[in-house]
Amino acid sequence: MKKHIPEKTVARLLLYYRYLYFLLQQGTKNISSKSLADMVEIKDSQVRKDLSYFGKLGGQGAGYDVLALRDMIAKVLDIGQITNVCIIGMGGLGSALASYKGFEALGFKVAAVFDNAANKVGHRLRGHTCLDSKELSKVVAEKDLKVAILTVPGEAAQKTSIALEQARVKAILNFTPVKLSLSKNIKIRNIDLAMELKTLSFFVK
Amino acid sequence: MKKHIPEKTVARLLLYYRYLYFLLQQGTKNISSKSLADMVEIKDSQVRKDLSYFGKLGGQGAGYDVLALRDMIAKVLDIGQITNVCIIGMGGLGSALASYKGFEALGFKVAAVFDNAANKVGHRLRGHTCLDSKELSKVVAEKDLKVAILTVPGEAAQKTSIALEQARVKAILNFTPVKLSLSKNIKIRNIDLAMELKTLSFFVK
DNA sequence: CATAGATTGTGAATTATTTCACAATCTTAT
DNA sequence: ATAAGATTGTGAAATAATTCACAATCTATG
Repeated sequence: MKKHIPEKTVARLLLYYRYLYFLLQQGTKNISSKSLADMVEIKDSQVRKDLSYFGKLGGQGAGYDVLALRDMIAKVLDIGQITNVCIIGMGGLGSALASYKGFEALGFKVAAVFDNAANKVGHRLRGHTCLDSKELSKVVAEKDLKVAILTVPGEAAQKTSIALEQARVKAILNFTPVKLSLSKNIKIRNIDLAMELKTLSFFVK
Repeated sequence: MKKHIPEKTVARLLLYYRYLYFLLQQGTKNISSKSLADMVEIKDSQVRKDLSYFGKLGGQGAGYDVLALRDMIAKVLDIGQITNVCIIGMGGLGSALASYKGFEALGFKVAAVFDNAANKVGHRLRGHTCLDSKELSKVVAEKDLKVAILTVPGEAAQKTSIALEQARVKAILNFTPVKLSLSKNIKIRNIDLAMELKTLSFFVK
């Protein structure tokens, strides 16, 4: 039952979670895989396959209990637990993410923000006091940070990522368009905004 | 030869492009699929398969001509052409994207930014004068905008996306965590930042 | 100009993901 | 209590994406 779970399944769990949350507020107690699938615009069998990774949850013939399902997903995804993250690079994007409400809603807390520019370090930015990147190791250890959001300029990306690895960060959400070369121990997820925009516009001709 | 091109291939083309650009600056004239693949950390066969969608480009036995390959990709992806886009929702994220350098580098130009808040409309934000969302249709027509970046709050997302469709926008890069329900004529690409962060941290335990 | 070594382009094989289809079993109605 | 209808969980089938493997053919060298 607990074999390898595809990333796509994890991503969809979160979509389900949001709809279940909404359904609960509406007072809906029960839902079928078909209804949930329709909301997300996927096939019902996909919903059932995704959920099947986590054991028997619905009754055959009956649907799923909305509350139980939401709680299961919350547990699997650690929603409700506060997860501290840090942001490195307080440019436009980093600053925006430092106060991004969508992170809070899922239990992420920006616990530290870093930059190396003299005009930023020590100053208040979006509710956070910007720390010097030199303090990375110290702060990561102190606050037991496992996940970092990398929003430095591309030129500084590889160098900064090495500092993050040395600071014992376990995962990096990389917003730079640079392929980071690090050991296998550190998990990287790339978000390349320009690439997304290009890929979108490619199919619009 | 010109059959359906997977989105993943398009995304990788851009990665290749960036490395080719770099190689050209270095003065490298020729490259093999293996070397290019190593830079991107994928298999060489993947590179060749991706490129094969666009005809014969390399010589068997020889590698690829860096300049020719870069130009081919630039042409396929319309890099060099200016593509005007607009941003709807001048919150933190929208403002950051309005001055995001990564877009410029690929020929995207933010030609208009919109919001509906009185304290923003008419004001200068990141080098753009914020327009009233009511003017969407007019401005989209005037500037022939085909692609919009949606960064409004989730609550306003569906409503705003309908306005975008009515304004005859062809594609939306959707940063809200809301599933937009529009006709098939409009292409949507979703970037769910919180989901990305959650998916990343799921695999870090 | 012939041979050795390198590297492409592409069908075939493999792997991953999605969808189908149906037995199992729950709910509801009579 | 039983039958009719709904809906799950899951192997099997289908589809999509990646990787293999090799004939074709280029370059370089003697």
